[in-house]
Amino acid sequence: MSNFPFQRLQADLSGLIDRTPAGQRLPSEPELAKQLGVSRATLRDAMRTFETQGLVRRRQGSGTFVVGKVQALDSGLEVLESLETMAKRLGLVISVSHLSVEPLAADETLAEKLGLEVGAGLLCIRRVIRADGRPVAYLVDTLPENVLRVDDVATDFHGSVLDFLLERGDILKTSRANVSALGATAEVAKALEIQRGDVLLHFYSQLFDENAKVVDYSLSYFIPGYFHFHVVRRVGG
Amino acid sequence: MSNFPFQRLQADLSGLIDRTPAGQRLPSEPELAKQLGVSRATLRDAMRTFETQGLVRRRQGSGTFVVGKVQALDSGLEVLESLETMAKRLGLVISVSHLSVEPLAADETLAEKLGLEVGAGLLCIRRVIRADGRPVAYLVDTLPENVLRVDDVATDFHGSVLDFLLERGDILKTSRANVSALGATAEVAKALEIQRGDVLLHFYSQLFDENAKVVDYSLSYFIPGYFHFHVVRRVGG
DNA sequence: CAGTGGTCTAGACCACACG
DNA sequence: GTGTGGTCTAGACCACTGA
Repeated sequence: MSNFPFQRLQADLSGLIDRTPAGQRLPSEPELAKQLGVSRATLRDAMRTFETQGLVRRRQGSGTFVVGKVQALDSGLEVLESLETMAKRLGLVISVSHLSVEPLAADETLAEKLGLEVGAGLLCIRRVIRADGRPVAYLVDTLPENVLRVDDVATDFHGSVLDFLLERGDILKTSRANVSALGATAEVAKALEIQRGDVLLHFYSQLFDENAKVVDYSLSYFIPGYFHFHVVRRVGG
Repeated sequence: MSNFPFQRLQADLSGLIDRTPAGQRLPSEPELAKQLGVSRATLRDAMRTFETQGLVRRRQGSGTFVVGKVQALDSGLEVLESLETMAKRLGLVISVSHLSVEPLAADETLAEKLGLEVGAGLLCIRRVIRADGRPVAYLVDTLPENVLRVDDVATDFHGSVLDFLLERGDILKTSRANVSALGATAEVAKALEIQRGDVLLHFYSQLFDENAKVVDYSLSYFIPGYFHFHVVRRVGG
């Protein structure tokens, strides 16, 4: 038994994952913990790091599986494009699940972000984006009801609010995005089929139309290992 | 005892933190766990979320303290500026600690990132950036030795590689930054005085000179609650 | 139904800060 | 030394999957 179980464990697990063919199941947690001489809690702690890298996938009731090398979704931040567009550009196939469309009234936060009054009618669209069947992103868009109605979404909506608005002919100018990181809440963890507290990359952004009105307030949660976001920065002076 | 200890606990802790004056110590972990009717493990799990938001600070051997509302360091990603410049612009005072300057030879990864051959001489600069005495970022810059030497750093180095190069008169063009999120490794956790596995925002970037040569490969780790990074995105087509 | 991962508990031992 | 947070263990119970 080492003095630094966690670091040894990460190395051991890394080796095990490398040696295991893609798609195959790893031994169960109690079994692995026993084999590697650590407690299940420590094992799970280490396993989380591999899940956020997209190397394994854990499914309650069925097991932990090694994930084959998947191509990450790669995009520059200067240009706003939907995940669908991004995937198409890279020749990948993604799908949408858990689509939920729900009218609601603006609370204080949403009212401020959207430039409306508290109580204004809104439409909230949530969905999970999957690549290779694996959930990789959870998206929540909230729009004023005069921009998007429930009926609109019933037809011609394929998962991207941005693409829907553009195809409809809306004139959109820019998006102001904020970049952060957080641990998954219970809600997001469930949607992405990960553990509560797992590391996520988080964007929250406002989409502006030609009149500088906010037409969409958007929250995005990404499993880090499946995305490469980059930006070219000018040296300032 | 609720069926969802964690969610109750977060709410309870949030209330406790709000009611506690800034700078004051919270009850010890065993004490709090007992008061709130949860195990210490669960309590610590919840407390992590408040630490990454910059609401509390935990110090081994001394306790958990409520942090007064600190102004986040706010910056646009379009322009590359040092944290020092950023802080000055916002009227904040930051400091540098744990400065380490170490020559090393390029391994495969560094050689590729810097456009050099394996074994090339490099200089690696690590340091912790603090705001209000609190570690908020951990920065690792690696440069070719023909760009920066140990002697150079001995004088006139105040914590920012970018500022140092600019003041020296180097012509720098752009930086290509990648944005991600990860859990703190043991090394980074120690430097930032947080727990291993705590959520961090992570940039890794290459800085280019006028000849498109890479002069600096940089890794940055940010405690999310202390930073607001944003970017204006053009709607693509 | 048996077996899996998800959550939580109780308690141990350690490293560190401070008097 | 005493008390703090940092780490790890062993085991319980739950929710879910799939035969």
